[in-house]
Amino acid sequence: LPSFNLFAEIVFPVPLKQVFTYGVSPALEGSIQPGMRCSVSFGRRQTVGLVTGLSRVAPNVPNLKSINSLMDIQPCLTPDLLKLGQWMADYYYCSVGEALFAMMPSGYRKNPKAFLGLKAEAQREAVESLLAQAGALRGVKWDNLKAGTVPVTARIKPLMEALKKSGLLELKLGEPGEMKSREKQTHETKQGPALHPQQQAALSAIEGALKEGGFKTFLLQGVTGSGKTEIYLRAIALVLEAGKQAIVLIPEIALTPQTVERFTSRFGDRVAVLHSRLGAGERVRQWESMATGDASVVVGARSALFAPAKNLGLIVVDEEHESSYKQDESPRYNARDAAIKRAQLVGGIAVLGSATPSLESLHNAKAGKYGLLLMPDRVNQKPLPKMRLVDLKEEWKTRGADRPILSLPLEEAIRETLAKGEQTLLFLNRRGFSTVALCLQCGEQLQCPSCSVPVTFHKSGGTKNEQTLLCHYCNWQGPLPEKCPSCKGGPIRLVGLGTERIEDEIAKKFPEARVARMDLDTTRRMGSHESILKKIMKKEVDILIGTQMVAKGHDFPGVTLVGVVGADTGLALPDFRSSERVFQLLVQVAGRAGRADKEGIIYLQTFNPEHPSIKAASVYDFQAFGEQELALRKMLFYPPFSRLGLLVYRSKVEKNASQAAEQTARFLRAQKGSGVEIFGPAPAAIAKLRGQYRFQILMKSEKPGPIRQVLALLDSKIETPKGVLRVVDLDPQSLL
DNA sequence: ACCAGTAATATC
DNA sequence: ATATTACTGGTT
Repeated sequence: LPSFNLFAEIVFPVPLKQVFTYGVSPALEGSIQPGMRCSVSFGRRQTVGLVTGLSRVAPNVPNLKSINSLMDIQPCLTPDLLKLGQWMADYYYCSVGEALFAMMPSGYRKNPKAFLGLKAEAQREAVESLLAQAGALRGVKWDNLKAGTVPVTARIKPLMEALKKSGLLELKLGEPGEMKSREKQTHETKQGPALHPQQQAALSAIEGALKEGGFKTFLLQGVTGSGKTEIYLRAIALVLEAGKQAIVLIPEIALTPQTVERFTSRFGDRVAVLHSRLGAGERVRQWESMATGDASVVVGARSALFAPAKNLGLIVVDEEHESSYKQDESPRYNARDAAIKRAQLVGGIAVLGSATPSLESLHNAKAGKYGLLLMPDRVNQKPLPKMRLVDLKEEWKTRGADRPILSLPLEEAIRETLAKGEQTLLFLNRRGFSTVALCLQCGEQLQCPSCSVPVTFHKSGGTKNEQTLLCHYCNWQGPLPEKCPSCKGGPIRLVGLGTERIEDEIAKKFPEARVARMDLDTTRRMGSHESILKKIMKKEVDILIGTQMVAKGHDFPGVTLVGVVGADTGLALPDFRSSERVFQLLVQVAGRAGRADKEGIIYLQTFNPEHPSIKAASVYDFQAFGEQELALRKMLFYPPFSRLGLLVYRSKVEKNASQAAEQTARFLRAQKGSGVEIFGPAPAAIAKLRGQYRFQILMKSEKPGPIRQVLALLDSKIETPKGVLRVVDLDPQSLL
């Protein structure tokens, strides 16, 4: 029986809240460090674990295993990331392993990191001794190796290249493309434009905090066109001058070449870029470039927050209100909030930017937790484009049975815009042709067979790009029946608008116009996104119809008219954030009009012209919206005045899910004095999803701590029944 | 007797 | 989460 004098605490990407202890063989004692990956046998599998700690004290476990090999020469996660992982596990109620592995590029989970293929077994000894000298084989066990391969545990690119050239071996597999060096862009670092006074003031505040040193968060609230990005660029420049690194987070949807170009043109090849369309190898390369110092700035979506910057000074979170910063699978972290935590851990600056900040951030700024930087004016000194409300109730009244999709004022505006040779953007946040298929005889709505949602009719789209019924939640597809399947006779009527329907309407009304549609269905194919954008830029499109994805992050210089076909869309959702979302989206989409020198105008078609959120949005009155919404949230004890935790119980058997939720709610309610209010259980807004029934419990508390405590108590007393899956979501982004 | 499909079980 | 084993229930 082997005995060890050093033991490693190791975590895995599994939802188990235990830390596992392995023996460290004498050969590894000198090199092992927290933050290194290792290859170990775990349960019945051989897998990758992460060392989180070391101890001289022998654990009291019956059959201790030992580490097979180390996969890193240097820790792949920095000390602050290790701490951030602990915080995430604690805060979001997940395992440390889930949190830490979520930080790494997916290629890092695979075991082993790379193989070198020997050309001849006889050369093994020579190659091994070379690699051993380089420290690349430290602690590698040879038992379960395929003949002719050598597992390489570390980043030793130059050596591997040299070996390959020598003809001794060839690179066989591992992380694809890793051997390519990071592409170097040629660049001229451009000087930024001169700052106007509001920008100057904002930058000075950030500069002051940088000089002072230490942790600080700013909320940069600036209207569309106020030059927020220039502030980011200047702040980054200051950080780089100080020899530090910066992280810039952008919502995935805005991570277009246009946006990235602003950073690369200023900082050239010091910029690493991380986005969802990168391959595994390229992602690893970009990620590692922050660790080696090849890059000093990383621009990316949510997970770019975890770039292994060794000398981090600044984190920018652009469009901080965006819900896409919240990960919708475990670990369910919000990258904006985790960014603030990371800035705190490294004693750096966090800058949250938005034209329409979240109420959480607004509240924190008002409370003095964040420095508030306001930029209410546009750089070009022009007023924001006017928004005009069109009351669809009136429109429908006067035009009778017509029930027009486009109101007369909007139609007229489109005609004028076409005549002037300018571009129109029509926005509706629903894809497909119709939103509901209804039986005219029995009134039945056609539903998805495995979800409790109506199916959308698509004229094109689907897998074969043919007409189909589609479930937007599980992607189920089926034919449109001639007769109602429920009453076996009634004719089916397609009700409700989607972007395809608008496309039809425009073709009828403006047959001469060149039309493009941009939504999930037209951009699914690689590169089609870019090709549509290019057409718009080249003025080969007169009218662009789109969903959310046209509302965010794009700069369409030729667009002077924006028509919001249904400004109320989303307002009726049973979610406490629905009016916040609508407000933000309307202001956002309005920002697409008249960005260049020509003036723009926005038409908002609505059935609720008196709705406070729509009214406030129509005059860009964030102040009014914020105050009215904060008052409401305070009254209802919703965030930012409370913290929420959502428990979802899912099961294929409805009773199992509902009973598990009932039992939990009973237990939670019985914990008097816990400081947590319990609501529910209730069926989720989408009661059945992908064949699973869902029941929810909502927890409210003044501070986040009590929710975690009561959950821990729950877990120590009650086990989730078999066949039921429980999801815990802290600071949920949506209660649906 | 046998196989696929599903539930149960443990993970240093 | 995941790999493996145990257990169904229905067929050859």
